Amino acid sequence: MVRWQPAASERLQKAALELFGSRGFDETTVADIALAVGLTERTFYRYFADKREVLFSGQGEFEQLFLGALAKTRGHTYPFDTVGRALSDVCSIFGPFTEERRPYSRLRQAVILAHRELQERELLKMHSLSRALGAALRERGVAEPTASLAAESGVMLFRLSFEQWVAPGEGRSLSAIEHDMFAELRAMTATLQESSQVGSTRIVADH
Amino acid sequence: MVRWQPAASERLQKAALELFGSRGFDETTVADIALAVGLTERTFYRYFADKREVLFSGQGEFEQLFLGALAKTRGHTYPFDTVGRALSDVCSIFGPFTEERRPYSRLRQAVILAHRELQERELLKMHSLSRALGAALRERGVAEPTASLAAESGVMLFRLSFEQWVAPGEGRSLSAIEHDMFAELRAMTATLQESSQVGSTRIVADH
DNA sequence: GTCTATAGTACGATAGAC
DNA sequence: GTCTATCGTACTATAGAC
Repeated sequence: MVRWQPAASERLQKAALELFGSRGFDETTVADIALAVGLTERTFYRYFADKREVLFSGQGEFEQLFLGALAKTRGHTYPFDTVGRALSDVCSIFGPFTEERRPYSRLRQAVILAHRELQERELLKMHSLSRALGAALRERGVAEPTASLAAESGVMLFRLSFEQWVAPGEGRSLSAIEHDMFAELRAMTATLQESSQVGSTRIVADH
Repeated sequence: MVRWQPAASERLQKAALELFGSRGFDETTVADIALAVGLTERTFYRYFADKREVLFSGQGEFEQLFLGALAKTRGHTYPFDTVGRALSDVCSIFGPFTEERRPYSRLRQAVILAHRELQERELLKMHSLSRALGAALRERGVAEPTASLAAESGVMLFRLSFEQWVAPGEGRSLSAIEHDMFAELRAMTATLQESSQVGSTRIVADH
């Protein structure tokens, strides 16, 4: 008789998301999650440093997805364009952001938005991604503060695109949303240097 | 004989910063902070929702500083320029970012950077500032996603400027740093549309 | 002001996989 | 035998309830 089922980590993640979604984060104890998959509290902490981390353990692969996409852009000259290309790659249909995964992403996002502590952890993950991208750009010879600005801009674009992608009623692909968002940022920052082609960039008259 | 000293909240904040700085965040209990100023643990939680919050209670005024600066820009037409003006206002010498306060800001920043939980809280505060700025822009007629992009860009610029301001060896004013950072972001995003005047915007040749 | 649930840590014990 | 996953228990501190 087997003492333990395989993929304990994945089973814990799945159970945690379900329990957080149905019962709420504060109303779900670590023991609840562990017992739901036939393990104990003690074992939960073998896999996850704290209760929140159970929703963010894919972070390593996620960061690698970005860094890998950035590495493929060698040869491009301008940092903002470079980050844009990498971002476009990440959002393409070959990443974890396919149409089939949208319902899962929606549920996860809803759970995170419902709890301050989870939002904090999400923001920290995004921040560490920014730092990693900035470091990668500096290694390629981009000077500060440009490297940080490009990295932060890229992550900002991803974050806002992702939020829109999981918004109720949104049908466009993440790729399409990101493409528009990138163009809008470029148009917005170009104002006062030349007039913008994007209508929404201008503030309408005050009443 | 006085039963309680005035400004309990301020004394708790001061004691907390000192203890976190000398002993470390995890090694300082809420009871330590409270006892250091002659109060009890219970009283600490009357003033601050949780242990971290003691370093972030100025948030309300801080957010009002931004929103007030934004309100003063009525009449400006372009969102990015509007946010830039407000930001420049916030960073001016009349805000809480004067030269005298730089040592305090350095200490506070060092304490926050040393502890993950404090970083998370800091990022959440910045995020809620972004949301508030975005809402203010939308009320002025800026459409999405421009409003969010402008708000997030502004907060990103503030955050990076502030980090540089408290960096060791930095002598420039926050205002000057922010001004350069704003120009650099504009130059960076303008690449491929027109050639940039800012040298650091181009990636140097790969070796 | 007191009491309590839960998060999270420390150290240790047990037992299946190889 | 070793390695590694699991579980037991005791403990502190946060934070909320009464």
